[in-house]
Amino acid sequence: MEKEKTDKPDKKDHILDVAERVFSDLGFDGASTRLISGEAGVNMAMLNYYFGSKEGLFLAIFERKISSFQTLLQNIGNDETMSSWDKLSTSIDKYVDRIIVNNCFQKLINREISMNKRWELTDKITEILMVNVKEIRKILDEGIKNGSFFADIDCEMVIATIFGTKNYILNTPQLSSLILGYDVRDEKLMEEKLKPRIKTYMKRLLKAYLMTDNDHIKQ
Amino acid sequence: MEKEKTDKPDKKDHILDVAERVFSDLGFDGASTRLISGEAGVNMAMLNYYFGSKEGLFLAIFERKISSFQTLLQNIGNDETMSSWDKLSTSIDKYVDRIIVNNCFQKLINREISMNKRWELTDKITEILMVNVKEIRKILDEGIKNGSFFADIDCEMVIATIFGTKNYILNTPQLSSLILGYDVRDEKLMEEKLKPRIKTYMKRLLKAYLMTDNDHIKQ
DNA sequence: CAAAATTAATCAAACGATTGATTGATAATA
DNA sequence: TATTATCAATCAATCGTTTGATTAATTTTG
Repeated sequence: MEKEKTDKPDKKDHILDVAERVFSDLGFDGASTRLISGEAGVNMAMLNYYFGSKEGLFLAIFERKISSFQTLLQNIGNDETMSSWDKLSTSIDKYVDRIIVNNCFQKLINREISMNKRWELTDKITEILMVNVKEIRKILDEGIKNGSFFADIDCEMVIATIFGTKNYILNTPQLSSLILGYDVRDEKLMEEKLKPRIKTYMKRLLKAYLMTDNDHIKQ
Repeated sequence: MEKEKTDKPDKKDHILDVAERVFSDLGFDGASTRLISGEAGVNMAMLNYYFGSKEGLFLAIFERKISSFQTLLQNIGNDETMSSWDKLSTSIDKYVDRIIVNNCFQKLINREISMNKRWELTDKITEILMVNVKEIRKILDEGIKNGSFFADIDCEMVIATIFGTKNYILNTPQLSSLILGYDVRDEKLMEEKLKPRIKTYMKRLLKAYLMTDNDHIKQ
């Protein structure tokens, strides 16, 4: 009634957009179907009509994102023209660009995977995230094999650092805003200051660990 | 009736122990007072009798932990006999030892601080966590000033890495168990394998970033 | 010290409110 | 007309909380 153009094809998408934000703000149990439908401007019964149940709506949010996640880092690892370091560097760039866009969905993922219930969903999330993990792992393993990276590095912990550092900043915005000195929730600041900062830092950090001879310690 | 010794003084503590675990497993909204009281083996009304409300119980869990957190890293930064690196290294050791013990409480903190509600509690959590953040920051700043660490390091991001890497492993046990190759929820494995591994890795990672001359890059 | 009075602790039962879900009627669309 | 979409109203279930009664523990009193 309010919209004048086609609002049919993206009505379900609109509900999913709203639900994604509300769920990420309040959690699955904290977000009521009444609130979601209210914020989305649709009748409450529409949620069950479209998605069957509250859990169905929740799952639909994840289903919608799966495909885009699976192709995030693809083909970088298979590029024969790039050095191992360039592959890792490019992966970090793409990853940082990506996850900041999907900010509230990432919060959703991390909160859900830390829960001891809804195991089915946890398994699915784990499966999705493992795709990117394996891609990074492949690059690190290759770098070790061809001598680009040290042989005695802790690959798995490096992965934890890459994903963990980013998650820490995005999942605790109130704390990290205090630490970093500016509001990491501000979209403009995030784009202009936070993203390049994370990229620069992560590359220097990893380069120092993976490629710098530790015999040359400063003091 | 069952216990033969004094079970009076730790009855509230017992409820807090159970509530801490249930909340960390199911979240604040997902954990019902009926379930908590049931698991604790007390009447439901006891929760309100002791803690006033469900939120009061929730807050009591945090209140109980505050003091132990505030003293975690104290006095390390003020030790004149230690080098900046030794201070940082010791802090990491103590921090890793600590947070793994308080595993499920950490999950509780990270889930709650990522929510966009219960601002009062979020503020309190932020305040608690900032104590440790500032302590680490002090060590890093001092290290820069006395030339132990490079002057152009990104202190705030280093903090995000220290806390983020650890949180990533502990908050996503299902995923990180898959990555690391063993069950990080297993107490014995955590003590014998995970803790020393995190310590060793974090120290080498940070040493490389903070203290290694980047002009000597391997290739 | 013992009886009485007072306070604290515990419980089953029920409260009103809210939850997710469903209904049957109505409107829109094809 | 047949199908789909939308709605207000309502469902049973569960939520956190409160109540009033009962027991246990403690304190006061004679």
